Amino acid sequence: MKEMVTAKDVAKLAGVSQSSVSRVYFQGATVSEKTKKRVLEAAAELGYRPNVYARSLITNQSKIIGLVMKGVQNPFYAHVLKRFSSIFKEQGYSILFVYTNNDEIQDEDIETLLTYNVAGVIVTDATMSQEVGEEFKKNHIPLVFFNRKLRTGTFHSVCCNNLEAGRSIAQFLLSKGATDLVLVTGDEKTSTSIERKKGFCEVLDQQKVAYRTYNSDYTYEGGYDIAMTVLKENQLPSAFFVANDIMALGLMDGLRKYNILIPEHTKVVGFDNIDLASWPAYELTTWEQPIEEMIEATVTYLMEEVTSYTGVVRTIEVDGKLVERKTT
Amino acid sequence: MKEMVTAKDVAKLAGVSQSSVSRVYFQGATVSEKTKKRVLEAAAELGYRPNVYARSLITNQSKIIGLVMKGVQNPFYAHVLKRFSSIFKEQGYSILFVYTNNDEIQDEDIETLLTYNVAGVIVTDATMSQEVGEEFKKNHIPLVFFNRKLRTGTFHSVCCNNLEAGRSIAQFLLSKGATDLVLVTGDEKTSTSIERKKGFCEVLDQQKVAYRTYNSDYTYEGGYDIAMTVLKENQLPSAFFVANDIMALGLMDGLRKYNILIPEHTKVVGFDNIDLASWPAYELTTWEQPIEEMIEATVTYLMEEVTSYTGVVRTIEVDGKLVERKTT
DNA sequence: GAGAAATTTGCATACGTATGCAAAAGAAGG
DNA sequence: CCTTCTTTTGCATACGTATGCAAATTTCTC
Repeated sequence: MKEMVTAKDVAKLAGVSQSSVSRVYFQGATVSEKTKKRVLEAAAELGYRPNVYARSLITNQSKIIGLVMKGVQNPFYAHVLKRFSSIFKEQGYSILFVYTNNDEIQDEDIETLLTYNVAGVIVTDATMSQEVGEEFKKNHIPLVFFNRKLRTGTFHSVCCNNLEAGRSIAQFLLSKGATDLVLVTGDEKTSTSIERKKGFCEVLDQQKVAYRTYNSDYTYEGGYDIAMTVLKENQLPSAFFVANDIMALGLMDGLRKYNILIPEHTKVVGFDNIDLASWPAYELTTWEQPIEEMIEATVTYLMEEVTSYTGVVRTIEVDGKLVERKTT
Repeated sequence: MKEMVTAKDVAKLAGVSQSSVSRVYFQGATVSEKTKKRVLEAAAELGYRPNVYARSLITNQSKIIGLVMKGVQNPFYAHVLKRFSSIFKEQGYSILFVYTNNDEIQDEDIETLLTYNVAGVIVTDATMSQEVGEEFKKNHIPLVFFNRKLRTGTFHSVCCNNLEAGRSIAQFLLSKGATDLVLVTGDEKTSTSIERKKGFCEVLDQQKVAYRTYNSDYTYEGGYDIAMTVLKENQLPSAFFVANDIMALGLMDGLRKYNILIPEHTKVVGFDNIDLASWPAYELTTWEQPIEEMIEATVTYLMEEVTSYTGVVRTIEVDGKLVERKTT
């Protein structure tokens, strides 16, 4: 069947010991130039490739980063996936992609990650029970929540300053003369929605401006449905703040179906600044998450912890900015 | 550091041999109910998890499927990724996600796949040199091209009947009265674009209808640019056939910028039927790829070959259908 | 060129699991 | 209860690599 070329075979051909072959391929080991050359030649001739499984068995380490993601269909996360894949590839790591369709990561998925003894884990749009998270700590596997924060603050997290963003957006809409607002959250349980809401409501409460809240699911259809609900209640607000762009687009399309003009009749602000938001059909005013910065911060932290684990945890919040287009 | 619980530990606690523990976790092995129960209890108590690396080292197999993808940002592929992830998870396989930004898979990526000794590989929107492909054959690793076909036909491939689709679309546009057409291909080198073009042109040539061809890159921006190019040439055709939806949307937005009405002034047909195509802002007439069928065919073949490798290769083409909306 | 120091190498073993084989235990039959 | 057949178990070994240690080789110093 599969003829496996081992280090021993290479050693024989090169006239050295198996250890020497191993040392050629093991970063940090010491070999003379001469044997290195001989080994590489022999390896090339035989088509040798070190066996990661044997290696991992010994070192108890892997060159795999686990990436847990739910909303792959959201362009925001698709972009994130692409970037992480590129960057980790450069660093010599592969991506174990774990799709989860629940908000909370399933035990099954955790099992997978632990089984493969991943070097590190990035969780994007999902959460995790404290208990399960401990499993990673116990195994010294660094974990980053990207664009999510756990209430407990016991895990590293990189996101944009959602609280401040919520405030800014509220202030912005008020400055545009909004007097009656609607907030559409993505999933009331996610930290991002909670904080955006908190900042947003804080300002409105302070200014004694009326607002209503609707909860949805971060999808286009969800946004569309909210539009229907709001219209049914016959109370078009002067502005909407929608917790992500995809929902905002759905909402806009829902409103437009009933010939509501944006921004004339009501205004809409989204969140993420996905490519779609800038398309002429929408020209959505939205909050731009400093995505590259967030990615960089994530990679930096993860690589540091992979190299030498400390378990020290921080919450990194980077500032975003409002991108004003034609829906406000 | 990491306290690793091994089968030996479990064996000791359960009062059996390590072999018995192994047999409990190895599918197909034979153990009595009594010892199985004892082992599982002991394992639960210690938090035992079989070591995949040791296992793979022995069996020379892995439970990993390599998924090579380029256009993650295209909703079509994002959906494909999601589906494959779900399905393979059910089957007990994990996904090694390999992002490639070149049309042809890089050696580096192949190395990764071979290194992890993946059970199977799915390549979506990329191609591969014959030579590199041989590497997989040599190692008995089944490989499927999803939505792509290699010229040589030496690999398994699942795609929709692009030739027939091209013909149908041409006929459809002619039936709508088109007399001067523009075809926008995605990447002239990809099999999908080639076949769609072939079918399309075949019909037009036969009917002696004029058409022009432009080549782009399967992106929104690419489609937009083509619109600009066409407009600059001052020859608006009576209809466009664009090789995928994302480009079609870009093209539409480009045309609309110059106040061209669709379908009044010109018509547009896309390809893929991504969710976006049905949004009110576009209502794009497009060709629906039978994506679920394609996915199922891919999984079925791959699993069969994973179970018992034959190396037999086929090209599976499933029929799609035109979804008529408001751009024609 | 001899001796010391530094570098490189090979040997032997360990990592945690799967599996062929033989021994042990259990089941069946009289 | 004994014999025969079947099932289950344990023993021992192999998978391919990394690594501590000692031996071998090279480099350096005077």
